[in-house]
Amino acid sequence: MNRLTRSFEFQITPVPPYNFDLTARRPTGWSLFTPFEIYENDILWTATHLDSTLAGIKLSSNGSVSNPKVLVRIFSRKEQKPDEQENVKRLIGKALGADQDLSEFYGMARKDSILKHVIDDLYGMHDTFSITIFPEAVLAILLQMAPLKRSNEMMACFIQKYGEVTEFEGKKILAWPTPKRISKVTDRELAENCKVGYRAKNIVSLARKLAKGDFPTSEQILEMDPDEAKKMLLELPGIGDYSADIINPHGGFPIDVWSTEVFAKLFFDKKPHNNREAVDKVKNDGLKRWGKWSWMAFYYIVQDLPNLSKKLKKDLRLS
DNA sequence: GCGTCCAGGTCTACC
DNA sequence: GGTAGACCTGGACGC
Repeated sequence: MNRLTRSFEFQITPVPPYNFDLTARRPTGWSLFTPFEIYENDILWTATHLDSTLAGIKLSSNGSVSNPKVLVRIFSRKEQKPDEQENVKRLIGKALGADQDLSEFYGMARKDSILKHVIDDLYGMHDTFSITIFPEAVLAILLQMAPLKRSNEMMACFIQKYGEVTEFEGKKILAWPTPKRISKVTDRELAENCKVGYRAKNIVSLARKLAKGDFPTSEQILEMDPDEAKKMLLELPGIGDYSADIINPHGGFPIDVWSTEVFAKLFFDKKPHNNREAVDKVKNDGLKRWGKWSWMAFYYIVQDLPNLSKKLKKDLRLS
């Protein structure tokens, strides 16, 4: 148990429009930092590692979509020095997509027959940024060759067995384990404990590679040329084209057999004969249609599927 | 109750 | 360079 008794507070002023609820919580329920975070009374309590510090985070909106302000309180074991506090402020702002300007994306989306619907529903939803690669990469590996329910069970077990419990303001939040922690686990132990099967080998290899500390951080990957960044991510164990597109801070178009069916219905108005065989075609058509905005298009559509189904009178659920 | 199939991919041996 | 087949596990399905 990590009791986080020290804290400091600051405010972030995101680029409007900015909808805090849609950005931090997402309609699909994708978590911001950990699936064990708590949302009560318009406040999000969560936890993550910020550089080497395990932090509890309390977030709430202190403004509106057109005049956004986000109130942030950071909890830690030790008092944070001024330079450390500045770094934390920068990282939280980045994680919340505070500096992202949606105007160019919205300009393109308004002329697109599919996106014009979703930007109204999700007006002000910014894309979030993963400060650390490890959780996203493990999630991508756990999504491979498994129904979503089983992926979620494997992920929950992984965090419960190996993650860190934080306690602050009476809340107990489980944070993802670090690569260093998992680098000391054996393939067999992980496979047996969390029933992750063959994925255990890739997860432990990934942790050992990241624990060395010489792999670029998310921020450094973002500074790279997008093609170079993807090439770098493909060097990680168990990370192929689909998984790299999930992790890539430049944003990819992570089409799998599930999303292939959804996007085929949107593009061609029909379900593919074989989802797996249609992946490449659907992916290429999406990239051609949306170019550098492919990830944002994917993100907005996936977050708005129930509304989009009604508006376009198409069943976009997987059958 | 039991056997078979396959799921929100990736890797590798083989041609 | 392209591709078939293996890979953990557990739920769905047919018998």
